[in-house]
Amino acid sequence: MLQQTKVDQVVGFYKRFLDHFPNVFDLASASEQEVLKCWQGLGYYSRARNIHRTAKIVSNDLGGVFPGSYDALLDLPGIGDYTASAIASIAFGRCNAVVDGNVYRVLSRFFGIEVPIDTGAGRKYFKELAEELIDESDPANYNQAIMEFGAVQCLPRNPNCTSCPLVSACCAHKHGDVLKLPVKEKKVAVRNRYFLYLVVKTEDGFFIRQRSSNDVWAKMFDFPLVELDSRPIKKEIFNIVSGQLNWPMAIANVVKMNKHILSHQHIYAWFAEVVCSTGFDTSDWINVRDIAQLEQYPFPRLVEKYLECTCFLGNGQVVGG
DNA sequence: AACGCGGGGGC
DNA sequence: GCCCCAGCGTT
Repeated sequence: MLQQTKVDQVVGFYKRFLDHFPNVFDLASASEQEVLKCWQGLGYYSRARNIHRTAKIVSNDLGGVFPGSYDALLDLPGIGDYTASAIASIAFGRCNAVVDGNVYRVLSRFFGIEVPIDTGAGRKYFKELAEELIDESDPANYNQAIMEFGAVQCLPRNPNCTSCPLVSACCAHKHGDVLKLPVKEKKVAVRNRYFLYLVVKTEDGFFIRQRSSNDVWAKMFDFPLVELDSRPIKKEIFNIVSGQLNWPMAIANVVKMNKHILSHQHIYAWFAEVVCSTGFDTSDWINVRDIAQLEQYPFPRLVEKYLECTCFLGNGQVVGG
């Protein structure tokens, strides 16, 4: 959970997750959908699928016993260099140095290192430096201390240099380079996407569907969707919707959501609430007849926000046509 | 090596 | 509204 995510954002999810899956066998025997549901809202959902796969391996192949070495941990799904080092050192007392975003920041500033951190050579450089620096007598505390120092003192944009115990020895501070470090080479490419959701309502409820596994929010659930090449105008929305649905229908409402921002995509979303009176072929659609059913399906935050702001649900029953 | 994958916070 | 935060798997 702590991969790419701050502690404050994680704690609530962590407690709920352990509440739901108290041990590795409970996690292993749960369904993937159940695990995703517990992860709902935390983001980077491949982490949920990976920890589920790892639980199955530990439970079924390793007799429920976690590996304690860096190499064995590295073989598990979702566990890379950072996580293998963190578990090996913190949980098993092994001497493996962690290099996370905090470590890159602290080391690059303290030693004034301008090697870019987002290249193979940069990662190797910092990993070797961290391995030189680690306190072999207490690797767990050394690792946690340097990460914590980056998280509370040596902050990305507002570092507390005036109260820093290391300021007199800090290379970056000496040269006025604190905010320039660490150096990154690459920019994130941001893509705009335009989602026109069809919220199809009948006397018998409405429909959701599961997303594919090769796009954002893999295997999570949302509504039937038309993706557009550009921002639609109001008149287009009606034409697009009627082109998609060959049934007698009327657009009851179109809910325009705020821009939904992911680190790599800006999603503009419209939810066209469509009222139909007939049944139809909905092979891959799931007919939701009662909002209580929604509790079993994992939704992305965008859909959660739509469900919160809409009032087409009432009295525990779906309001149909 | 390049790319895709969420969501939150600061200003 | 703009900026920042970055581990892992896949290709």
